[in-house]
Amino acid sequence: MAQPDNAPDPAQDPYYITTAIFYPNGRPHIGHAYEAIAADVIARFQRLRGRRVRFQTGTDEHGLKMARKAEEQGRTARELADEMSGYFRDMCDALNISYDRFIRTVEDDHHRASQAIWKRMDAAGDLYLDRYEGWYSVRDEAYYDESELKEGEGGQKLSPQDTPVEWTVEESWFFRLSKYQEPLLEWLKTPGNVEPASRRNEMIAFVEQGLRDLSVSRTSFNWGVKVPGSDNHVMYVWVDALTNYLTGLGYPDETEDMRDFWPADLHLIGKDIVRFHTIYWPAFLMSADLPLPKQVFGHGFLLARGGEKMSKSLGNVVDPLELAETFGVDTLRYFLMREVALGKDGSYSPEAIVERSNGELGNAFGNLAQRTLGFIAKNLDGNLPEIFGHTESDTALFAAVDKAISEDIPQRFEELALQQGLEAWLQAVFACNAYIDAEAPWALRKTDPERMHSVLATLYITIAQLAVAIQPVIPERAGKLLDLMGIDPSLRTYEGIRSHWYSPLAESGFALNKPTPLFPRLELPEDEAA
RNA sequence: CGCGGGAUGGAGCAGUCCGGUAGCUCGUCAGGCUCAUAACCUGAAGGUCGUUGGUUCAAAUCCAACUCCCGCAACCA
Repeated sequence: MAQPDNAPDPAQDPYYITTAIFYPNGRPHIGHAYEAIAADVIARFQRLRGRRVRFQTGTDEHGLKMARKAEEQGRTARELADEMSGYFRDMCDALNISYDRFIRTVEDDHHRASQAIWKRMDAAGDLYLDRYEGWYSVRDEAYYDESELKEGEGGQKLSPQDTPVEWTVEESWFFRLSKYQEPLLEWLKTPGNVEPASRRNEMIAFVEQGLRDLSVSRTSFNWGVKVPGSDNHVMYVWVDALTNYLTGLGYPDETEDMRDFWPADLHLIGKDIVRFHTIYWPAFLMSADLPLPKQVFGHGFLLARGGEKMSKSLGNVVDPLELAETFGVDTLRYFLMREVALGKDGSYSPEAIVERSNGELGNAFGNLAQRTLGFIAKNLDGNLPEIFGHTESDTALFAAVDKAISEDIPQRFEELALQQGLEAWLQAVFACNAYIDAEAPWALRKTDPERMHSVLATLYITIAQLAVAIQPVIPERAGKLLDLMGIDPSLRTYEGIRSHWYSPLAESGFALNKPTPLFPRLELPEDEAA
């Protein structure tokens, strides 16, 4: 596998992508699904480009909230964690998330990695024991300054998030975050490290206000990773949670994965945890003398149509698995990537999903495949059409589709403008529909059979190319179509499908079976009450 | 002075970082086609890009001020 010579093999170029690990104190919701799907699309895209991809997701199971919840339910934290984590893994599997590892922070190797990075930070002189007292919010798992507090009903002190706070005194380990202020600023200010720019600017402003040292251990509960040498302390959840990105590569051992995949190419996370990933995490890594991730991207949130946040009381919380069941996994994936710009908030509704699915997947792409392949199956007995030379309109279509799959789509996907990449794809689909209308093979059948053959062959090739290009987003249906069309798996990459595969396939005696609609028309579910 | 998001043709959204013919989907209207999933194609109407002022040869895009809308309860990306 490894190339012994110095020339880097682009096909081996490693790419490491992670989602945040999910905090499983509730069931997965559409937001979790959104992040997992977006990361999966990127991972699959990079694989199609020929890169060696490592993709990690998982659950972050420690912390006081989990401990308390388990207590309320009268069982152990581990029991609760096992159950809840399972829901997230089930979600990933159901949504076709192609993770290489689903990590759980309760796993032994993760504890080992967390303790190892702790020791490195300690060895760097960045940890010290002190006493922490202040107003602590259990719900936020954060201390607040007196000046930040608000007065609630009955004189109850509330955090800025209106959660109750308690005066808490505990012995705590501190991390010298303040020491890294300048290097952090330099890193933050380099475009590309933190995206989108709006998030980057927020973080720069935050650091410029001045950083205080960070309390990184707790003694008030024990559901977490033990601090080395201080058995009554467990690590602050974020210390252990962030370390998961290293655990999955075998840290602290000097593994091949560590060498090949660290630093990560992309941490894809929600906009609410950008601070942890672009200030704390880089500081920890600097302290441990490890390279910083190449990019942290904070995606937006999904809101119910109308801009409302999802909430149980509003009755608009949706189980992603229910959505997938109702509309189909690929349809849901396509909708989320197409409807919402990755760096911004977006909204969804059953109506919008149905509209996108019927209009773009069904009418535009699915129907294009159906009318073309159906025509071949019916009129040529499934034998692939011959090419009797190409006209200018053929060349123009080839050029348009080729530009889409070799330039527009890959470039947009590369810069995480997934929505715009899909728009480019859709435009290429439209071009094919315009072409088939202009060429009218159904008329040529009587007047010019040879030309009809050429037209159908042109469409066959471009449809296969479009199917390959859309694989990252709708892997199951695209794969099904490519199977039907007899496209060898080795050709299903952005480069492979541009090669000269058609004539060999046509001459191989391959016969096309009668197609069935790829994306059957959806009706809006009548019963919306859940 | 709490934090943040948004305001672009009828609806939903790109574009704003790196100023230079305002783009996409849906809808509407008028044609075409009839191979196909009541699908497809062509053309048209429809926007002074929230307001005001500034910078500039040039602003949706940069700067300043302002108006309005939304999220910050549980769950939480």
